[in-house]
Amino acid sequence: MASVAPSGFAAHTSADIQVKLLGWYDRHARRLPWRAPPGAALQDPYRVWLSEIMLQQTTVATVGPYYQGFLARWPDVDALAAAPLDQVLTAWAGLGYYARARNLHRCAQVVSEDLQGVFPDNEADLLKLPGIGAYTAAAVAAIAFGRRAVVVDGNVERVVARLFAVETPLPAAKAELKALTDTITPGRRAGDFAQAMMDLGATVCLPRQPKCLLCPLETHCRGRAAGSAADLPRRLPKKVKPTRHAVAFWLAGPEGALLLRRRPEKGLLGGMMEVPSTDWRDSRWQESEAVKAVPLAADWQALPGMVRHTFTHFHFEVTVWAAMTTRARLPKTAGRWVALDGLDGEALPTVMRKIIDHGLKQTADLRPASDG
DNA sequence: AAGCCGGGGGG
DNA sequence: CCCCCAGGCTT
Repeated sequence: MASVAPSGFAAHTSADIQVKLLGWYDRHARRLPWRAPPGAALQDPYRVWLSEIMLQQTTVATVGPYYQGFLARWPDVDALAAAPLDQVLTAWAGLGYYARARNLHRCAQVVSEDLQGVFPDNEADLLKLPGIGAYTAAAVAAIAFGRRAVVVDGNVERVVARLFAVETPLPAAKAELKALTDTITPGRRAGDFAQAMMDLGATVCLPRQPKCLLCPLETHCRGRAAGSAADLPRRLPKKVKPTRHAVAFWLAGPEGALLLRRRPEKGLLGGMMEVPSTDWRDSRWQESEAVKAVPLAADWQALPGMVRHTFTHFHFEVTVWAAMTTRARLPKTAGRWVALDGLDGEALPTVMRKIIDHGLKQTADLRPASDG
């Protein structure tokens, strides 16, 4: 007698899920820049790895231009390993989670220098590399090397939580969801299966309004049967984000150049460039306090308005002060001058671009039709 | 196990 | 506007 596994599906049901999902993938797979055409040979591991690092916590639409830019500039792992870190950070600017870019560069150097430019072809060895965790190791092993690996990202967690009607809230449910994904992962075409699950999550099994009528797995979905699909996966209540405050100093120097400085290597926006500012703290800054933090004595003016930006775990409110100076010489620690038309060549995260844009707009308003 | 890390898109 | 999404590293 065949017995049904205590959790998961009977073997014949898993086989049917694989057939239906892979059939759906053959018809509906998204054509993405880093993806080999259906039926083609396996994709270049460098391209799979690069795309998977970029896709961590980041949508396909956002990644697209960054991936194309990296690939054009650094076509293989040796080229990327040879690049200066600052150029990698500059190319990464705007994509967020900047530790990914530092780990990407370190990983390229390990592969290029210690592994003769050849990526490990198995999950366990991939897992040892910087920036490669459980998800990415499994994804690269399956997609680039055709290995059977259990690939679980946020999309897969959602699909599986619904398919099996898992009521355990995330993140506690992670181990259970991975074990359930294992029960439906095929021995062959594991890479296609993983990409099919992620495509399904991105285009059909949507977070808020799943398109169950278009889903190839609808007849197998316990969440659909129970009417709870749209409410899964359950999550623990989110924490409230505090607000931090700072005053940023927008200093125009000789020939209109802007004063920028580099942030410390570790921590928030590590290694990226910034507009000099006070500390970022929980309470607002009084003028009398902020003035002690200016990078240079000058006629500082508080600009109208404010820049708001939200990070992963806090809101950020920045008041911008502007001044001009004719002194080109700066204290060593103050930073360096950057021409306005050279800003694209700097490793500037989005919040700093917002601050610079605010300064440009408000100072132009203060001095209309004049060179100041 | 929990906290630290950006940014974009949709309702 | 607020709400939601989503891996790896560190402690």
